This record gives sequence, structure tokens and C-alpha cells, in this order.
Amino acid sequence: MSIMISTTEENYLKAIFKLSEKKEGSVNTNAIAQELNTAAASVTEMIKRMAKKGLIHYESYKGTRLSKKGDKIARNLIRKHRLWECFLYEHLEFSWGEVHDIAEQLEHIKSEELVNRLDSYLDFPRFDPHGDPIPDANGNIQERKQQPLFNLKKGMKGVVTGVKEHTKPFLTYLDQLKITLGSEIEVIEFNKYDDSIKILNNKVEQLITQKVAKNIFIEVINTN
Amino acid sequence: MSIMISTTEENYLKAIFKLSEKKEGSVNTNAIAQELNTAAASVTEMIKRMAKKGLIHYESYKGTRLSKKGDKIARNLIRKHRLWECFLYEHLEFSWGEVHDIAEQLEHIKSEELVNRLDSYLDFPRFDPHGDPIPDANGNIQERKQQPLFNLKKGMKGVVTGVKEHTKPFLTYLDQLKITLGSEIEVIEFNKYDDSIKILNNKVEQLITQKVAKNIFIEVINTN
DNA sequence: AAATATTTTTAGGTTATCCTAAAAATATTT
DNA sequence: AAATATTTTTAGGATAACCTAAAAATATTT
Ligand SMILES: [Mn+2]
Ligand SMILES: [Mn+2]
Ligand SMILES: [Mn+2]
Ligand SMILES: [Mn+2]
Repeated sequence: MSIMISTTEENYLKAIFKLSEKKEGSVNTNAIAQELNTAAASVTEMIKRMAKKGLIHYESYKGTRLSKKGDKIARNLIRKHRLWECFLYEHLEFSWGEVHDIAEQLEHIKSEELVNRLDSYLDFPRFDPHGDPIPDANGNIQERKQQPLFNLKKGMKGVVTGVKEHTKPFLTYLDQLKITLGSEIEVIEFNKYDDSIKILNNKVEQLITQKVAKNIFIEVINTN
Repeated sequence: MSIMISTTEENYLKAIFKLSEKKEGSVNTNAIAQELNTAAASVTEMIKRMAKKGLIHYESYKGTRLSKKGDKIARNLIRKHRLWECFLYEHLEFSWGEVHDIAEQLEHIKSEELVNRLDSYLDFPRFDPHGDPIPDANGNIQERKQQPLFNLKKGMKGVVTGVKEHTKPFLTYLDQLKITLGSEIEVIEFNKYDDSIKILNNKVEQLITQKVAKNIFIEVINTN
């Protein structure tokens, strides 16, 4: 059989992929350690072994990059993760705050056939319950032209297309605010005193904090 | 959190449960080793650790029994396994020969909520695609009054309710023979010469070998 | 450029799980 | 009951992942 990849290795690949998205070039050992909640020494050891296996490129003191092979696996993991999130959300009626932790386990199930049938069963969704794009079977990820709500100017309008933070407390809080994917938001006013923002959420006036505004992604509607 | 149980430990629990079903009393170290394809020495070591954790009862040279706790976990694993098989079979259109290996992975996903929602989503199925009963949330398993086709006498009739062997080759072969759960079988004749059996499968005459007849479970229809 | 701080690696250990070979206990034959 | 066979355990190792503390390399300040 093809080289076996452990769940741990898969988590390293995902972490490196995620960190590579943010910063060009190679990924620091410490960054991986932080992302995975492990000691830096453990990361050094692990990435050496993974480099030997051809999953990553690694040079002492210089950092780590995914190899072609590692990149492909990482994208497939993200694909599986997000497809499972769709399944949990749409068919098992979990909330968007609950799906991530379970998908974190499900993404490691190994069966090419399973992912593709799941994809087809879900009718080839393009975005997961958090608005994140689902890589296709070739690993292509379609990027969106969204930006944090916080970046809008007074008077601008848009639709909620995603969230930056994926934690349960944040998502539950958005539920309380009735802010969901698809919500139509208009920025009424930035309050200089406490940095809060007055918005219109589906025609209803609301106040949100800066912290929240930075974690909501908006696709701006051209208002000509 | 409650004591963490590894996938390996879960597989030991399932193996011990399965072996306990066949033979009363305690389970031999060698039997577990065979069931799990590991060396007997590894089993000895593992079960000592599991006994310390309260998952099993173990006495040197005497054998192993599941504890209350271990038994509960084993039943829940079987419940999960069979529910996932239903999902794969009914919703993702896998064949009954394909579902087992994937369910073998899925059964280790940890989320009480997930199993119960899956159960409800599948509309509380009582049997899996192989005709095996699905334990309820309390671990109760409903037994069936079925017997191997091989045990029927000439002229007896029944319905296929299960299979003893779960391998892909066997199940694919049954597909070829058009023998499925629910097939109506009548025994026409036992051929003494080669031990083959002539049957009527949904009104069609067929010949099956002893090996096949021993691996098909039938619920006999009273023909008064 | 030297001194200081930060990052990364190395050294030395641990735990879970597995293995083979040898020893000990138990079961079966004679 | 002795001899033989089988089963189970112990002894001694291996590997994958982790960890802490110390050493080495690299980056940032002075
Ligand atoms: Mn997620
Ligand atoms: Mn997501
Ligand atoms: Mn199965
Ligand atoms: Mn089954």
C-alpha cells in the first residue's frame, strides 16, 4: 500500500498548510508548535521524520514548507473536514458552533470513495457552515472577495459570507445576535468613544463590539 | 474528563465482547491475540493495563472478562459501527460488502450526541445491512431466532435474515447469486455426493455449496 | 561588533503499543 | 505420575509521539 500517514502527521500537515496561507515562505517551528499545542522540540523531531517521508521540505533553522505530496494531503483533509461539517449541519442539525470538533475527528477517516460519495450526497456544496470554501477533488480552493466587517466604512452595505473565529462561544454569540451567513449588514456608525459599531442587521438596528466586527467577513454590495 | 479510552483499547473491548458471545465464561489470551492479529505477549501486556483501568476483569492464566464498564463501551461501539453501516448503505449507496471497513474507522468517533442524532436521522433502524441487530442507547441487543441455512431440512422455507461471514468476497458472491436480506429460500434437496444444496431463491432454482449455506442465516417460515 | 534575546535543535526521558524468544504454568497424553 | 504439548507470561527490544532542560544558531539591540 501507499505510505501510511498517521493522524498526527495529518494534523501537522494541516497546521503547516494553515500557517502557510497567512505568511509567504516557510513556516517556523515555533509557529507549528503553538498551532498544535506541542513543545517546539517535539515539532523539530516530527518534521524531520516527515521530511524523510517526503511530506514536507525542511532545512535546519530555516523552516518548513509542504511538499507537493504534503500539500495535496492537506487540501484533501480540509475538503473532508468541511464536507463533514456540511453533513453535520445540514443533515444532523448540529449548529455551526458544534460541527468543528466532530469534523476534526471525521476528517481523518480514510476512504477516497467515502469523501466523494459524501460530496455527491451533499450535492457538491461550495461552502461549509462557516462560509469557508470546500476544496474540490483536485484540491482547488476558490477564494472569496470578503473582508472583515470592521474594514467597512460608514454607510457601506454587505452580506455576511464568513467568520474568522470558529469557536463555539463566538458562534453562539452570533446566533444570539441573529447574525448568520447571508445576513444583510449596513454600517450605520462607528462610535469613537468605545469603538462599538452600530449596524443594521436585516433591517434591525444593533450594536456590536470591535472584537465581533473583526471576526465577521462581509462581501460588500455595490450600492450605486 | 472521564478516563480516555484509546482506539486500540476500544478494539480490544470489541474483540473480547465478540469472543464472549461465542463462549461462556472468560476469554483466552490467545483467542484475543488471534482476533486482533497481534502477538499473545502484546495482549497480556495490554489487558493488564486495561484491567488496571477497570475495563476488564483479569486473572493470570485464567483469562479475561469485560467489566460492567467495558461491556457498556463495547456495546456502544457495536451500536456506532452498525449505525454507520446503515448510513453508508442507505444514504451513500455503498454495497453491503463495502460498509464494514469504513464503519470500522467511523465507530471510533467520539460524540454521544453524534450517535444519537445519526440514529434519529436513520429513523432508528433495528438491523444493519448484514441483518445484525443494532444495540439501543442502553446497549440492549435484540437477538433473533435465525439459523444457518445449512441446518434446514429438505422442504423447509424461510427468509434470509443475516450472514455469518462479513467479508467482501462472500457478500459480493451473494450479490451474484441474488441472495439478499429478505430473499425467500426453500430447500429443495441436499446432494449427498458433493454436499451441495439445491434451493429455490425467490422462486428461482439455484445451487449453493455447503460453505455458503453455513454462512447464511434464515428465519424459518412456519408452513402449516 | 558585542551583548542580549529569541528561536531552534540536541540530549536524555517517558508512555503506549507492538514484537520475538525464553521461561513458567497449565493441560493433555501416555 | 511422568512426559509432552499448549498456553500464557516475562524479559528485553523497537518505534512513534511527547516532554523538559541545556546547548547552539540566528536575530535584534545597544
Ligand atoms: Mn472546522
Ligand atoms: Mn468550517
Ligand atoms: Mn461490520
Ligand atoms: Mn454489519
